Amino acid sequence: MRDDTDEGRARNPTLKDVAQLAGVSVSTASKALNDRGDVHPGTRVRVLEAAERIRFRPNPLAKGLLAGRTGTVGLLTDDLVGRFSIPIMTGAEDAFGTGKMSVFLCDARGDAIRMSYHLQALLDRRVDGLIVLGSSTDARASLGRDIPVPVVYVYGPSDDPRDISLVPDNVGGGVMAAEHIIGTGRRRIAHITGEQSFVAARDRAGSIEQTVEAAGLELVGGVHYGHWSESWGRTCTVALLEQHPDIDAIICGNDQIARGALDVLRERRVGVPDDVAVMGFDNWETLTLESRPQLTSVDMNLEMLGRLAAQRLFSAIGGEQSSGIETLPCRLVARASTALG
Amino acid sequence: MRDDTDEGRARNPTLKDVAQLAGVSVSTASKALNDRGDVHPGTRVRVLEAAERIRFRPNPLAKGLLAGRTGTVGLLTDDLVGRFSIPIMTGAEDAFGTGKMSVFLCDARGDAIRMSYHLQALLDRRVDGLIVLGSSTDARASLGRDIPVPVVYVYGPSDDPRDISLVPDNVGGGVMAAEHIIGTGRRRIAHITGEQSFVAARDRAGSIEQTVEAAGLELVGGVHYGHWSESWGRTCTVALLEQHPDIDAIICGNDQIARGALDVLRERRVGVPDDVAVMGFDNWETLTLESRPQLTSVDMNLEMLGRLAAQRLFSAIGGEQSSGIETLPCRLVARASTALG
DNA sequence: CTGAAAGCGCTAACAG
DNA sequence: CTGTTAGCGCTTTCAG
Repeated sequence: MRDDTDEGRARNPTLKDVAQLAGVSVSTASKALNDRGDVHPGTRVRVLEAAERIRFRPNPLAKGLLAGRTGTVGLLTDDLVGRFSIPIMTGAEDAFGTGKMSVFLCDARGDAIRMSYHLQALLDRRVDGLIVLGSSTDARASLGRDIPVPVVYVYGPSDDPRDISLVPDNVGGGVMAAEHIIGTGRRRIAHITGEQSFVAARDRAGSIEQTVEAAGLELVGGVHYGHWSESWGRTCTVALLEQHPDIDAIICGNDQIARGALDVLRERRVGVPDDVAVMGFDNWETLTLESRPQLTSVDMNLEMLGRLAAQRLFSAIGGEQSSGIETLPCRLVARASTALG
Repeated sequence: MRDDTDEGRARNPTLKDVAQLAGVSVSTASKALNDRGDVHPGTRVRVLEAAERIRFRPNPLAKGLLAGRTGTVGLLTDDLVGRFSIPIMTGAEDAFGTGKMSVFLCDARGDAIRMSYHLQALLDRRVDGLIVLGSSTDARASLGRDIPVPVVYVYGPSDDPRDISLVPDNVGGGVMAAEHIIGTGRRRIAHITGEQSFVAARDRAGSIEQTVEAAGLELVGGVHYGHWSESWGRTCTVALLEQHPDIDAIICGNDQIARGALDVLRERRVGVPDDVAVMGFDNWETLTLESRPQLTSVDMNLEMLGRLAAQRLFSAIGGEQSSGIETLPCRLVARASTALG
């Protein structure tokens, strides 16, 4: 019933088939298809045509077996559900070029056992390299020195400085945020953020505080650590309004907190941005674009981080040596919530 | 500098190495490691120990080359960023069992060209099967009949009934939602939902309307199609309150819309759930758990959908025949927003 | 310029 | 019970 000559199950065409059809040997066919060795132009065309005709596609397994390279990389994430892994993955896939390099996805969900299981499976499969995605910017345990392939750590850096790590510049992001707010003429600035145990929270808070002080101001009530949630944003804003009714800006550690702040302000009939400017962090558009008013936020450029990670990995696979933590700049996205009066 | 005998680069140990160390032939070693053929118990132990000692791990590429099975599957998604792909992926990964089957992840981003590119790359890599994730429950074009491996379509079904598709039961979900609301004694029920062009919107709306009518009631103002956004939820709720101040329940087509509705109700000092009950759809916990009050919602059990997809694919790879669209029940998660007075 | 032969790491007959 | 042989699909010497 098929167009095939024989059995019925459509076997994948092999190089042998191409060679036969072109009337040459397998090795010549191979050379022709790979532009290697000297092959008579006429022969080459015949081979190419034959390959085309039977839709020959080289078997990467055979190739990999021989070359030791598989054209695959492993992507180990600890938290697929979190909003940070996805854009990074997208960026990485992008940089590898559609279909050029295939990506094995593994989610360890914060479980060390599962992680090592996946790691083993990936190494078994002879991936050419690994990208490890952290779920927070806290440093994580290095996979160690005896992984036989290059590893690039993204978002959450490795605790071993000999590894290659790529992280967003939360410190710089904090500076941006503070400068932006100060630039709009605000003087009574508060900062509400998430758990103090997070490096990201401390990085942002620290640089915000410094920048504010450098401008001769002071963070109202110091840094308000708490949780990365809307409800903390609400609770803290309520308290803030009570104790410091004169605040004119709230910089939030993430967009959820900012959303909570906005809600409370609107309910209290405090004008945003006229009375109080509000900004978030992460630029999670589901939140920033749908809030009233739209929310100014700091974007960590995660896609670019992913792209860069892929590039670094690529170079490393190619033999280039490098190490250390590389930091990528954030980008401020200004919206109505911090507009000038 | 290494523990190795020779070169320096740690070559992956091969079966040959194991055989040598154990003082047997490669084939005997193979048999011993795979429990195949009769091998002298003593020999087997020697081989196993040797393998252990040099940390031998069979090369799946070689195995795959021989067996035609690679132990890999491809996951083709059209929208990684959307909230639906992730839980399904997680579920699928789960079902395959950590590390047993490896998953190639490809995001086509709704681009047909990119999709076929990825598809080709996956087939080249000789994946044993494919899972195709839709970004909406709208039917999508089948990949066709001449894909050489089994394909399972998830969330968005294939338009070819001969394919295997798995979708959430949005119709049933609508019934659940309506019955739940009616069960709390509500009589003036409205329904706000997303774009009418979405099958999901029509499925849910249709069954909600039917269920309401079966109870001798009527949807207030018919079905309010619009957008899947908070702002539409707000706009529509404002209008609804104006035209039908006597409504006592709003069933929303997704959680964002519901969130918008809640916000407007709170601002107007309309009590939820006392005056008006509100519920959402999707059970996106970032929204449902952080809203005031917490939001009742219909959960599509996406993780289970993913798990099931993996199982179906597994069976299909194993040779089991099946086809058609299989529908998975939703689950209602009741929270404060629809609690009884 | 072309092809025969060897081999990547592994499994599967088939003799011993 | 064990080893020899062949071969999966491909690349790569190395003679012709």
